[in-house]
Parts: sequence; structure tokens; C-alpha cells
Amino acid sequence: MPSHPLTPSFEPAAFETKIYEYWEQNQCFRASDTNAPGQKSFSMVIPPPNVTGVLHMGHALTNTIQDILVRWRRMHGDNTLWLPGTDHAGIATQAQVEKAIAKEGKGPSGRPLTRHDLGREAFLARTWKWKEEHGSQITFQLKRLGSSLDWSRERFTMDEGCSSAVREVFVRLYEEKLIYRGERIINWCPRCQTALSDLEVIPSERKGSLWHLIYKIVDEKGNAVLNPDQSEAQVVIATTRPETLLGDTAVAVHPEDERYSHWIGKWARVPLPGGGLSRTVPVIADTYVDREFGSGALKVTPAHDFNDYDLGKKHGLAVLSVMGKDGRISADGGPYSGLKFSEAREKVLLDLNELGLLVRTEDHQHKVGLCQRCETVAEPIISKQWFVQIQPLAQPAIDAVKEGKIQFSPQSWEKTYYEWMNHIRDWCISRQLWWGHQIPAWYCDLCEGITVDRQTPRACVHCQAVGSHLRQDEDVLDTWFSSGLWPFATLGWPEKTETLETFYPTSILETGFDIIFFWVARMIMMGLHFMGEVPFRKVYLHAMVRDEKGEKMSKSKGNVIDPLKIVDVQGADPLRFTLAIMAGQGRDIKLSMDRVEGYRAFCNKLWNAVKFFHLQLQPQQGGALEEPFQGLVEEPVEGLENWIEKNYRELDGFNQWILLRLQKLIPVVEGGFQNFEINLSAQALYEFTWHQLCDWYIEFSKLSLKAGGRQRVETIYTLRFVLEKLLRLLHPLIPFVTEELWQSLP
RNA sequence: UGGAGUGUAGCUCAGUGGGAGAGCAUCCCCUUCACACGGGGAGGGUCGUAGGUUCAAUCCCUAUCACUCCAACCA
Repeated sequence: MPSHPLTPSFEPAAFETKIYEYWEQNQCFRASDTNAPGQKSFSMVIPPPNVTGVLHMGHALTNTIQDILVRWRRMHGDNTLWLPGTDHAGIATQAQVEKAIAKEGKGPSGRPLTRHDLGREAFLARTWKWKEEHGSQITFQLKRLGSSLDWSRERFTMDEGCSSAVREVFVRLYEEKLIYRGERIINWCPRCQTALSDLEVIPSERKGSLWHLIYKIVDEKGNAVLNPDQSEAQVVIATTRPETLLGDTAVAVHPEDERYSHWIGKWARVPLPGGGLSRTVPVIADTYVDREFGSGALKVTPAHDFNDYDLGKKHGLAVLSVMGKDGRISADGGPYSGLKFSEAREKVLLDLNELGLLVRTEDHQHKVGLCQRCETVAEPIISKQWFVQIQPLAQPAIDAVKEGKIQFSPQSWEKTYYEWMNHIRDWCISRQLWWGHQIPAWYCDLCEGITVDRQTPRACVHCQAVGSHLRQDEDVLDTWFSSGLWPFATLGWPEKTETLETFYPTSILETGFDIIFFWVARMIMMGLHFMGEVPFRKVYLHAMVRDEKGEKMSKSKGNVIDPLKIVDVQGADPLRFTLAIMAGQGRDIKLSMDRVEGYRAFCNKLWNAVKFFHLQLQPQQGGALEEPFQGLVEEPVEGLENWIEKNYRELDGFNQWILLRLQKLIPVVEGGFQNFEINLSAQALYEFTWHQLCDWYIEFSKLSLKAGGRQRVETIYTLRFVLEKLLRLLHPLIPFVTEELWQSLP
């Protein structure tokens, strides 16, 4: 180990890059495929950032925490693997590339270039190129942060291995009848032109109206039913989406609602002008209807509302689809066909008003689902998609947590997990995108049968038609389908590798609570199903990083703090220490630059403490250590630790004092790392370093050091021992500066 | 609607059944031989509010208020 002089003060820019190179050259982060005798393994997979992404504060936090844990275990001698990689992030990446090509020129139509102008193959080539150019960016940024990832094992969700794992899983689930293709109600983004899973739709409050419409009651022949007073019988129905009445196939009331119960079994006329649109629909009874809300009567549109879909299924109602994928009313919508949904709403209201069928309008707050990506209102429509039948996968995943095979921290998230898992709906996994894993299903143009296979099939499994009759499904899989396999796909599955044997299940998953359902739950389900074992023992969920005012960082608010700028100016260690000490659970992290600067000062303090030690070894300070002992004390030939143990009783009181404090510090720091209370470790180390070591011990030691003789020598040994221990304890938190200081020691 | 979390000094946050803390900010002093990214000192808080348990509560219990987040099928 080289020793070298130190700069006058802590200047991270002078050594951080050099230190990381040193680690890489010495393969410090390489895991071994097999454990040495008696050695334990410790493994984590990185939550793969989007391949086109840029490191933000959330990444900085999760990767700092993970790095702390993995360095800690590595220093304890475990065979540690922290596996790096990136996610292809289907829709996000595709949107970025589409944006880029739109800027580049115009297509034949005179409009900006779209992916359709390029064609699938060229567009994908283009996206791969984009990936090559941008994918390394985040890799580089993780290194700046000091992340001790085993880069020799870097993976990508669309690389050869992950892709074959995806096909393997798809085929097996299909064979087990847990993947099916079906026409069902799904969320559709008219702008992105793709299906979305429930999770990709974000409910959001909108100011809207509640329109009260008249539905006349009729008999089975369509003749008006009269009230006792000879007026025409009717029900008023309140709706927030009047345009959907084009797809109404029933009116529902509560069975015990005295206002309406006598109409059950009769019919209601959907209030629209003639032209075939004015239909009669049955009046049905269901306790689902809330008597208190609106008028207490409900129109049922199975094709365009999830609840209505369920209701329709229960009552065997027709499913009348009136909205298309282009966000417009479909062809059979009479005078409304071709209109956008919003336009159709206006026209329906106008028409009804004219007919005197709109009785009342009131303001109403309600929730609409927005596309997670583009914030367009997502529409429930009927569409043919691929689904995972999730119940059989969910139950074991629930049990695994209940039985404690996986522990969440903070534990309170387990409740939320159960809640979601218990109400889970089948997972729509097909996306109408190009960037992603194309679905390994082929359709036969002769028999229309589906062939699902790991490779391109030679023939249709149903009619044996040759390959040229087969056409692969054009859709790709939801990005989260492949990330769900991440913990075992990256370790070599479906091959039975040593790596998999050694490192699965992984030890800890560290991530944000915002992706418990997207990612964590699916990994648990997939891991249990395909590996027969949980993918990780512990799930650590960290807090959200916010700005100083406690607001969420977002580009639009302009309050984003770029972690890399902090790394450039203050250094990676101060940022890491700040995040670590603020990462207490159950509280959001409000990042303030004052704190970062404070911990930069802390690094400087540590720096100077070591510098102080160096100075003591210089001849002008009263004698170098090379020829110093002259029999004053026994030399530490068997290492400092032994020496301290042997000579502890003989030492000066203040030397004993600092050793005692150090001894008390160690379990606190270890406990913090062990129990995912890293902030406690950081706090204790800060306190010890500054106030005990620097403020008291070093100040006091100056007397002994000046005194010379035995006092001086034993103090140098003690100081060195304490510094070495301290550097090791601090290393997981602030690896760069501790490494630099460690190497400086003679 | 249900669930969770938070509320402690001006700001950001630790913390514990018996003495109320740190960093930053403020004020004063100190360029003393590791460090001015420093040292010494000062001011500043009825630990959200109201009850209860206890010899004793900021910490435990109950209620209440405020803020935040999560889940959700009220058209």
C-alpha cells in the first residue's frame, strides 16, 4: 500500500476519480461465483435505472444506501455481489427517440417524422443506437458516486440473457394457462396509442360536472310506461361522462330502493335522438348501486368503465363498444361518429338539452385516470390484449410475506402490500409499442391458431402450416414484465448457474416505495413461481428526496437538485454522508445544501485529523517513528490491535479513554448498518470523530506528544490504532476520502 | 372512504420514562504550532393541542387539530 503526503485540506476533486480507477484496476468489487469455505454471500441487484435516464437525487439516495450496505458486508469478508444494469424502459425510451426523430425532419405527409415513417426495423436500430449512446451515461454517473458495483456483470433488460428469460417465462406461463389473450376492458392512452396496466394510470382530481339525464321507462315493446297520474315514467340518472351513454346497455338501481324498485325488470330508453341510437336497455338491480349518490340510479356502460364492465359481466349485459383507439367515437355512433370524446360530450349535452332530457347540471369533483407517461386522459376501452392471470401467482406472494420469508422495512408497508395483492386484477402485459420484448406468439393465417414458442416456430402447432403462414404478434411486453425477472434473469436463469446458486435469493432489495407494486410485488410473484424461492429476504424502502421546502423535485417546478453538481463541487463523500445521515425511515428527506456543506467540513475535519498524525511522525516534531522506540515500549510486531490489547492497562488515562469510546462506538455503528438505521451509524461516527477524537483526544494528546518518551510513543500507537479503526468504520459511508487517507498512512 | 407517517430552537433534523440536543443561521471573542471547511462562548424551544397512566412524560395511552403520503369501484 503506497503512502503519500496529504494536501493541506480536503479536496475531493484531486483524488475521487483516481481512487475509483484504483478500485476498478484491483477488481475490488468483483464477486466470486462460489463462496470460499466458511464464507457467506451477500447480494443485491440494482433497481435498474432507465437506460436513457440521468442520475437524479432518488438514484443518488438508493445507490448510496446500497453501496454502504455492500461495502459494509464486503469489509466483513462476505462474498459480495452488487449487480449493475439498466432497464430498456419501453414506453419512456421509445417516446424519447420519437421526440428526437420528430425534430429531425418531415415525413412524406409534411408532418414531423414518426416511427411509422421509418418503419419498425429502422426505428429499432435507431433506438439501439440511442441506447448505446445514452446507456453509459448513468453508468459513469454511478461511478462518480462511488458505487461499488461489479461491472463485469452488468446487464440490460433486453440483452441476450434477459430476453431469453423473458421468452422462457412467457412460454411457461402460457403453457400453464396463466397467460392468455383475450378481449377485455383495458386502459388505453389515445395519445401513446397503447394499452396500459392499471398501475400506469394515475387517478387525478378534476373539476367536472354531474349531469342529470332523463331515461324514460318503457315496456318490452318500447311503449311508454305511465305513472298512476298518467305522466310518463322516467328515471333521472346522474353521470360525469354523458358521451358514454352511446354505449349504455343497462340502467341499474338498488334492489331495495323504493323509488325505483318497481321498474326493475322493465326497460329504459337511452335518451338520444332516433337513427338507431335510441335503444332500450333493461333496468337491473344490484346492491353495488349507492342510493345516496346522484339520483340513486346508474347507467351501465360495460365497454367504457371498469365497474360497469364487472357489473355487465355479472348480469350478462351486452358490451357495446363505441369509442375507438384513436380517441374518437366509432363508426356506428351515428351523428357522433368521428367526434373526439370531448366533442361528443358537448354534442350529446346540446342534443339532450334540446330534447328536454337534461334536467340539471351541477359542479362535481371527480377523478379521471391519466396516462402515467403523457398525462393524457386514459380511456377504458375493450381491446384484445395479452394478460397474466395473476391470482395464482399472487397468493404465494402474499403468503411469503405473511410467513416472514420476506420482511419489509418499514414494516407498515406490508399492510399496503397485502391490500393491493388482495385486490389485484389480471395484468395486461401487451403494449402497442416497438421498443421492448416482442411477444413470442405467432398467428397462423390458415387456421388462425396461436403458436407460442421460445424461438421462431417452423410450423403452426395447430395445422402444421409452414412458417411462412405465421405472423408474429406485433406488440411488445410491458417493461415491468422483464424487470420482474431481474433478480434471477441477471444471475443466469434459465440456466442453472453457479452464480444463481451462490447469490439467489438476494439478501436485500433497496428501493423506493413508489414501485412496490410495479416492481417489488412482481419480482416476488415471479421469483416464487420460477425459482420456488423468494427473490430477496428483505425489502428496504427509503424515503422520498424532496427539496428544502419539502416539495417534490420535478423538472416543471425547476427545483431539481442535480446530484452530480454536488459531487463536482462538494465531492461524492459529503453528498453520500448527507443522504446517509438524513435517511432515517418514516420521514421524507428535505435536502438542504447547508447540510451538505456541513458534512464537507466533516470530511475536512477527518482529513486534518489524519494530517495531524502524519505531522507527528516528522522529525521536526520531536522524532520520527523510524528510530523512535529505543526500548521505550514494546514494538507492535504482531499488529497494533494485539499491541493495544496487551498494553491497554499500562496506557495513560486519556489513551484508555479514547479506546473505550471507540469500543462503545463500534456496536452502535454496526447495529445501524445491520438494522437499516444507517443514519444512526452516521450520527455516531460524526459525534465520535468531531467531538471525542478531535475536540478532546487530539487536543489532549498534544501534551503527551510534546513530552516525548514513552508517553509520546504510546500515544502515537493509540492514535494510529484509533484512526485506522475509524477510517474502516467510516469507509462504507465516505469511501473516497477514507481510502485516500488510508493509503496515505505509512 | 380506509391505511400509514410526520408535528422538538429561526431553518433542516437527532433523541430518551427522570438533566431538552446537533448542524446550519444569529451575536461576541480568538489567525494558539491538524483544521477559519477551524477554536471558545452566548442567545433562542411550556418537545402541535387537550386529557389520562405514573412518584416522574417530549417519550406510554386516549382524544383532537394540522400537514404529507399510500390504497380505493361512488357513477
